[in-house]
Formats: sequence, C-alpha cells, structure tokens
Amino acid sequence: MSTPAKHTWRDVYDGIRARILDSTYGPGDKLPRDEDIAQELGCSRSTVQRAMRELSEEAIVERRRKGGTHVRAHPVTRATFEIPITRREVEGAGKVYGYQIVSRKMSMTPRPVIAAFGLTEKKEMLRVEALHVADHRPYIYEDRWICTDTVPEIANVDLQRESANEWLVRNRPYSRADLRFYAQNAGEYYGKLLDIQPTEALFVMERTTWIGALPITTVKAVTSPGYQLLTHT
Amino acid sequence: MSTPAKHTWRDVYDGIRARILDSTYGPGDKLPRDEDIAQELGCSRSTVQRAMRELSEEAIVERRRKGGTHVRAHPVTRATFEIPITRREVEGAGKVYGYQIVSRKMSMTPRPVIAAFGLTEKKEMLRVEALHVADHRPYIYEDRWICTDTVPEIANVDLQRESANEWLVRNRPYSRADLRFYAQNAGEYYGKLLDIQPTEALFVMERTTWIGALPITTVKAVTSPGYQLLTHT
DNA sequence: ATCATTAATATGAGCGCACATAATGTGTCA
DNA sequence: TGACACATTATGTGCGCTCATATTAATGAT
Repeated sequence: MSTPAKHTWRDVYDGIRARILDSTYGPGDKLPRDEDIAQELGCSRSTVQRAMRELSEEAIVERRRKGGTHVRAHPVTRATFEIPITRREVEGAGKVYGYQIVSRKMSMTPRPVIAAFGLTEKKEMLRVEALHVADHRPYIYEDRWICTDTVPEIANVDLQRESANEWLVRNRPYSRADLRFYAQNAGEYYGKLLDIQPTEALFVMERTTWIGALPITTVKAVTSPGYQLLTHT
Repeated sequence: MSTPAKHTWRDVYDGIRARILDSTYGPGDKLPRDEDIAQELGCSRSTVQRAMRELSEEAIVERRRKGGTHVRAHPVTRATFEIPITRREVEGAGKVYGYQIVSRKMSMTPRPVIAAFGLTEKKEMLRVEALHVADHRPYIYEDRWICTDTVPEIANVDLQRESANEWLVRNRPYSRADLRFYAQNAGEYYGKLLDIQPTEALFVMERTTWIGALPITTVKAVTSPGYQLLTHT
C-alpha cells in the first residue's frame, strides 16, 4: 500500500517512525533505500534524507554508506539535559538567589582534578569554593578549580559580585565539556556547608571544560537534598 | 577580512563557532544573514543553513524567522546521555551479567506512579521488581510498573529469561520518554536488596515512557554505590 | 581457497532555485 | 497616542541535480 501526499520531511519522519513503532520494521531490519522511499511517497530524496538524519540523530535508526539504513537492533535511551546557570535556575523557579564565596586561593591540583583535566602532572590553579543560595537556604555548593594559565584574567575578577560560574560562561566559552553525575553522602564537610545531616544523600554534578586542548575549569557541584535533574522537552 | 574556501558545512560551522568562541561575536550579538555569510564565504546559503542548524541545536545560537540569528545571551550547558540496556552496559564493561526477579504481581498504582504517568486516577498495573547483577554483585535494583492495558502481552512473557527492560525495549518502542535523576539514601529496604549499609547514598534514575498518549512503563532504577553516569562522546 | 584489487552502490554533501512561514516593523486610521 | 491590518524580511523547507565518500560485493591473481 503506497502512501502518497507525504511532502514535508516531518511527514516522512512520522511515517517511517510510525512503521518502526508499530513493528512493520522491527529492530535490525533494513529499510528501503532513500530513493525508493522517496518514489513511493512521492517526494524527493533530499526530503527523505532530512527525515532519516533526524531518525539517525535520535538513535532510532543507523545509517551506513552503502550499507543502507537499519532500525537499531539495540535501542538506547538518548536524553538531552540542559544545565542552566545556577542563578537563572533559582530565579526561574521564583526564588531569591544568593551567592557567597567560602574560599578562594591558589593551590596545587589534587589527583582528582588532574584526572578530570587529563593532565600529566600537578599544576597550580585557582580554587574557588562557593555557595549558591535559594530563598536563604543552601542550594548548591560548588568546588571549582580554574586554570589560571588559560584564564589569567580571572585573577582580577570580583567573584563576590559575579559567580565564577557566570563570569566564565560569559567570558570564556568552552569547546568541550565533560559531565558526570553521581550520588554521595554529605559527610561532615558538606553537611556543615549545606546545613544538613552528614548521612544525607546528595546529587553531585561534575563538569569539566576545555577550550581546544586547554583546560578551563572543573566544578564539583554538590546539590542540597531533594534536588532533581529532569529531561528537557 | 573575508575568508574564502569555506565549502563544507563543517567549515562554516567551525568558522562561525570560532568567531563566537573568540568573542568576535559576543552573547546577544546578531549574526549576519545566512545569505551574506554565504556570499562572504563563497558558498551557498543551504550550506550556511546546515551549519546554522547545528549551532542552533547545540544551543550556541538562537534563530528566529525574520528576527535573524543571535548568539545566545544566556548560555546553557546542553548534554546528551545514552542509557543503554543494563545487560549490555554490564557486558560492555567486561563483567558477568546476572538478573533475578524479586517480585511480580498486579497492584494498584501508588501516587508517585500515577503522577509519573500523569494519570487522573488509580489503575491496576503489573509491578515487577528485579535485580541486575554484575560479577555476582548487586548492580541496579529496578522497581517497574507496566501498564497492562497498553501492553497486555507482558502477561505471557517469561521475565526470568529476559528482563522486562529488554523485552519492552525490543517489543514496545516508545514515542516519549521522561527522565529524572536524583540521589537518595539506601534505607533498610534498598540496603537489604543491594547488600549495603542503609546510610549509603544511591544514584537513582527514573524513566517513564509512553506510546502516543498511552502509558507503557515507569521504572525507578536504584544503582549501587559508586555508579556514575557520564556524557556520551 | 585466500588475499588483494577493483567495481558497484547507498548515503552524505553542495548548489541554485522557488516558495512557505513566521516575526517584525510600518503605516493607516481612529 | 494607540490599535490593527499589512507589507517586509530572514529563516525554513522542498526539489532536482551533481559529485564525494565509505563500504560492501565482485573479481581476479596467487
């Protein structure tokens, strides 16, 4: 049964996707060539290609030159998260944002920081510990290392007024970011800082950024209890 | 200074991106029209469009019809994660995968499950609790609710042989997925199941899927201590 | 049979054109 | 001044063509 009147790439996308969802094409199956689909649907190959690229980017389908298009045999859930600047996140939730620096000093990078950046040896960097506050309650504690070789200007920035978070993101765009999520107990240290029990389970986000091959900064953001990260969309 | 010899969309992409990274175009700035960029670079508008779409999808740039293209004033970190089938994740790490069902029975959905699906009232669904094992140690405990109205065949599936996880993903593709990450203490219940102290902090992933408007399944996957989720790429 | 070389082929990309769509700004009229 | 209809304009999409690229499959030599 041919299905004409598919002219927009979205139509094609929906059509193919529907056929996959209703198991007309099962996992591992090979789809027809773009050109054949185009002819069947009465549209041009470029339109089919546009639809296929979308399906491919969403990990629904796998494409290989000469190999053709296959429904992914081992589906993966691919999810996109948006991690905004903390101040905007707090204000976006209708809360009062606050920020205070806990410490700021030059130090030699400990092993975990060296590993995060993928460096070969110790280095002196600026370490900034700060607390983000929402409605006067601790929200996120961040332990940040900034590579002063890459970002020397940071020495002259008043980090009381503007968080390192914001200053960096607005002045030092990165070309690569690594993210890492996990859970850990508050312990005595974070317990005191966030004003909670040391046994509490905390959600932690680690973020490391580079410009080209040069390290910019790595942050360990320890969220207060109850924090959740949701998929965008 | 004009920059000719930009012919592939990747070249254009890199060029624009470099100009943003080195602050030639700062946050909020308006970029030239696609056509002007095309002319300057000596390529066609469609090539510029291709590059721009990429920048737009990566949240580096914002495009509006008639409004033009602007560098995002408030950059966000946008990260993509891939969450594979647990068995493949374990085997991919070179470990021995095991799986056992803890319980399986029809029950009325509790409030959190109703909320996850966005239902208006209670419903009877199949609840499957199971433990994923890596190298004979507890790896992930999953507490899953499956909507038997949407997936009646699940009643006849031998979930001892194939995890609900895998069966569903291979037989019931979803059209929408919601994800939620957070941390929680193991407590007595999860402590016993995962063979750890009740005070341990655990990383939890909740995943809810629909086909169209119909609920398929919602899972709370409680990972064992030390689990980390990394960005793909 | 085995391996290296070569041809065939499906997807990827670029171009130029036309038209669609959605915002924005402008002009008209009260 | 303010509200509303309308023209303008930058991006979005579709098409048909061409060539590039990556693989697979066929071919031939050893």
